[in-house]
Amino acid sequence: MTTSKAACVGRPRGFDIDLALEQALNVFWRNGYEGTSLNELTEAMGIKKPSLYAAFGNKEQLFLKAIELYENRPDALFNTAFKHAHIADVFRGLLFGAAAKFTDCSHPQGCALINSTLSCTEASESIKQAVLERKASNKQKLIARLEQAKVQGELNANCQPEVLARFISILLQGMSVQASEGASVDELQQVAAMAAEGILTVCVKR
Amino acid sequence: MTTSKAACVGRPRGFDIDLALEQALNVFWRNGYEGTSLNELTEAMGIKKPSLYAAFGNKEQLFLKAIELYENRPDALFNTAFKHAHIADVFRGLLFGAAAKFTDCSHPQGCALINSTLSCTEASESIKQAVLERKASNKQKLIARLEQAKVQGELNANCQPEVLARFISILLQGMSVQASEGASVDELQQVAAMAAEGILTVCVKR
DNA sequence: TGCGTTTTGTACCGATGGGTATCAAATTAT
DNA sequence: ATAATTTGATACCCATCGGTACAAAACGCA
Repeated sequence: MTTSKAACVGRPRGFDIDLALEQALNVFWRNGYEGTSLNELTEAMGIKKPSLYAAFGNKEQLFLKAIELYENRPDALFNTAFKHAHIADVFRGLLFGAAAKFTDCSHPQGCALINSTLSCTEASESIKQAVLERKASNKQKLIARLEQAKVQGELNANCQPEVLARFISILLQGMSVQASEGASVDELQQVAAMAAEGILTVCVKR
Repeated sequence: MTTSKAACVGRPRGFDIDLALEQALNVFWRNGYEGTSLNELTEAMGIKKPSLYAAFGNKEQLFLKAIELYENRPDALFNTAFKHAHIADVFRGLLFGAAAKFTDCSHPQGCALINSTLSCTEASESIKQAVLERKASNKQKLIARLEQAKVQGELNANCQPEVLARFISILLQGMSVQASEGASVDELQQVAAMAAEGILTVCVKR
């Protein structure tokens, strides 16, 4: 009912629903939630409005499903960076991974999650809240990873995981904005290197 | 003709044009350029649409004038931070100044310049470019100040002013986004302190 | 008192926004 | 073959968008 269950009776759907969702993600990624119109969506997805509404509900639900698709990708930044054993590699994975992914020209620039919230006015408050919750969840995972590293003695005693996680979140947000404004890989890599050096110098035992 | 020259003949204007511009700035600051409608503007400014168009031209020119007002304020972040003699104080002025100003509850949260670009789609490309030019100009000033500090021997020899300026710009952008999403002064101050410590440790001779 | 000039309020314009009613086309089940 | 069911395309709904035409109102000047 709510998901993309196949219906075995009646006229078969004339388009690939997963592919259409991916196209929708790309448009939202590029223009944000409010900056994307239904006409842009239907054109990119190759379907007409009634088909979109029948398959995804409405613009809001379509966006939430697109974000879910984005976040559950196996190569998502947080999914890959957390696999490293040493916290230093987690830092580098996040910062250099962001520099690389945010400027990957095979899809829109920057982070879809970060960019889409920025163009939300009061009119789409529920969308903003939903995305903020996802971002908060990601930050919580980062805090947990940092606390684990502290218990294992990889971080200095005076290092506060919450503050460090906030610092990194701010860096990633800034990098995402820069990328969507046209920054190059090299430019972001240089910043990532400087940030990594600073973090490792100040927070990590050696 | 183009500016707010007083006309001595005819019906006098029934509102304060500078005050109205300031109200417009506040609305753009809170909602971004595209997120702000003419109805919101006229309501906040206390005037009707024809008065707005007669006094400011159109929405685009009104926005540009509001941004100009914002940037020329004597207490603007870059204007105040650059007055310090030592580069370490410039860093602290920028970072802690951002933490304070971006969360000052006497006006909308975050940086008006940064926030307003984020909600620009292709429809308002000219606005986006105009704001990006201003941001680039600010970054250039920062680079110049860093190069001066390097000449004066305040910065390490291996420190690249361009990269450092980009790093700081990214931090400020991230802090602005966080502030407009509800971060507190304390949270931003903690991040500012950590960033300042990192920068001073890595880049500044002592 | 008129006259030219400028501002103001009302009421409107075409374009676009998200969303839907309707019915024909396409498929499975009986 | 035909009924049931689902998708598809066209054409439309109302609200809002940025922007404006028009005439009444308010002033300086004569």
